[in-house]
Amino acid sequence: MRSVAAPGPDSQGAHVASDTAPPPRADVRAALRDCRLWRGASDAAIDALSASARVHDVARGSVLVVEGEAADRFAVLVSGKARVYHLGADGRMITFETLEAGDPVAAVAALAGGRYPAHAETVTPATVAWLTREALFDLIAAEPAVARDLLTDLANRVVNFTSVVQTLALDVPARLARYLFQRALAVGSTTPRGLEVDLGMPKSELASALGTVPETLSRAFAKLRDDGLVEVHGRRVTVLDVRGLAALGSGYDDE
Amino acid sequence: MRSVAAPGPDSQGAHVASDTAPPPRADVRAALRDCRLWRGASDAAIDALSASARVHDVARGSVLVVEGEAADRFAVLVSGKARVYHLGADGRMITFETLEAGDPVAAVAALAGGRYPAHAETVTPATVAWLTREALFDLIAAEPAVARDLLTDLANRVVNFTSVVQTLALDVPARLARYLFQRALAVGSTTPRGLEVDLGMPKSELASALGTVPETLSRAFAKLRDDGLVEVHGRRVTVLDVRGLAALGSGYDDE
DNA sequence: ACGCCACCTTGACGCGGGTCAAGTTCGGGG
DNA sequence: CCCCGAACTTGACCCGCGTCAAGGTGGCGT
Repeated sequence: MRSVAAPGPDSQGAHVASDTAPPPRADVRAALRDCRLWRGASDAAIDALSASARVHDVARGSVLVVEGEAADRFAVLVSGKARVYHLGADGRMITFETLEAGDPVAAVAALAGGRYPAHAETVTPATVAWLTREALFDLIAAEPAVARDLLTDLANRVVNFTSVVQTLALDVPARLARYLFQRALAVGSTTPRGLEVDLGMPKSELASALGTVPETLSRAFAKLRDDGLVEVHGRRVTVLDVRGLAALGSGYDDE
Repeated sequence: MRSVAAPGPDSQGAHVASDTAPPPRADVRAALRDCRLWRGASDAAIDALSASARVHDVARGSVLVVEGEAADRFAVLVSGKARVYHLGADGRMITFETLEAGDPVAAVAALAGGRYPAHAETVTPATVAWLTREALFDLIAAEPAVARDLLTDLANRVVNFTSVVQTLALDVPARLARYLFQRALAVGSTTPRGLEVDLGMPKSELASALGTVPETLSRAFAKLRDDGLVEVHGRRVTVLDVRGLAALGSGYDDE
């Protein structure tokens, strides 16, 4: 079952609605309340954040932050999806992160206070709540418990990043295997033939997330298929050999 | 086989100076005082940390933390140097970080609380002060201002990591150019011929830090030399064309 | 002085994977 | 029912770089 939360690219009906008007929006408040950066914050603090937020409804493909610009604000995704990425000199794109409702955008950069280290743009129509870094600092000052939430989030990010760097040292089939293994654990559904997973994105996008291009990803899928590890049907994949997948993704090379 | 330097339950310690009896060592206290993780901590808090620290003098090549083990403690380097690295399936080593006196070891992992995401070992004889993650949490609880120091350090780490990932997308000459450029700004001394930089480590180690092998690094140096950007004399490098170096390191390709 | 050894350099070769260029499949609209 | 375009696949080709194998080069102890 596909969860199409937002309409396709042909939707020009709903966006660019409330830009200047600041009536407290329930969806904004809910998104801020759910944000993991300040899980321990009081409701009053969330209300204050909501009041200071500047909410924008934007179309698919809108640029949220530009790499290199001064990081004086950040955002929380109220609805829609976004992508954090970097463009190499040759124009190739590396996707760092895919963000969903409730996720913070560029919050680390705002904390660090330098410049945005990457680009961010929406990949669906989205609602975005902008906050200033001062608002974040005020929140920390008002409620020191929030600092703990931020610390755990940042520490986890650092750990994840080391894992990303390690993964980049593997070849593409191994990276794909690792991804499929993790995703199978997260959203896999049991079937008589094996674990079935939905990729949740077009393969071209997955290729970018794995740091490669569609052609090579396609060959990697073919290799996993030939090795009897998976079956591929469009963007649904049936995992036939979970432990074989895990072994390949962990960097073994036995065959 | 290497010696394990982490303090286990049975740490008898050939070179253990003060393990059970804690006569306050001045060097330990100074190192903890200088540690950027808690710059804002009071002297009293530092004294408390020093008292709870388990100090070990270890030989070169001692393993400090092992990737995958439970991250229940961390350390501060009192003297010497250490390396944080990962071993790929084929045994290739990627160096994440090179640590010096006053730097924390595995503190992020201790904060995150899962498992160590990488190995760490000394590259010189070193003195290491071990602390428990509880001690860190106690410090944060006692002095909330410390949380701010931790936040900025962690946020900067995340930003650095995105830069590392971006750099890995460049080819080796570009990575080397970027490294030389940064190092020239940091420790370069002006000479009539150009900026002179000391690499500060053997080239084989630099190769690992740049995510490659000595042979390829050597070719990269040859390319920069042939392009007239630098002159190489052992581990001292004279930068002849700073802006050319910066352009190459930023990912341009004009020549 | 000699030789040893660690470090670096250079050449030859193979493999992974990015790029260019055709197909192929699938879904939606006329 | 057919056409068209987007997404995916497959093949051919080339380049960067890791590996293996020889040489330098310089420091240091006997």
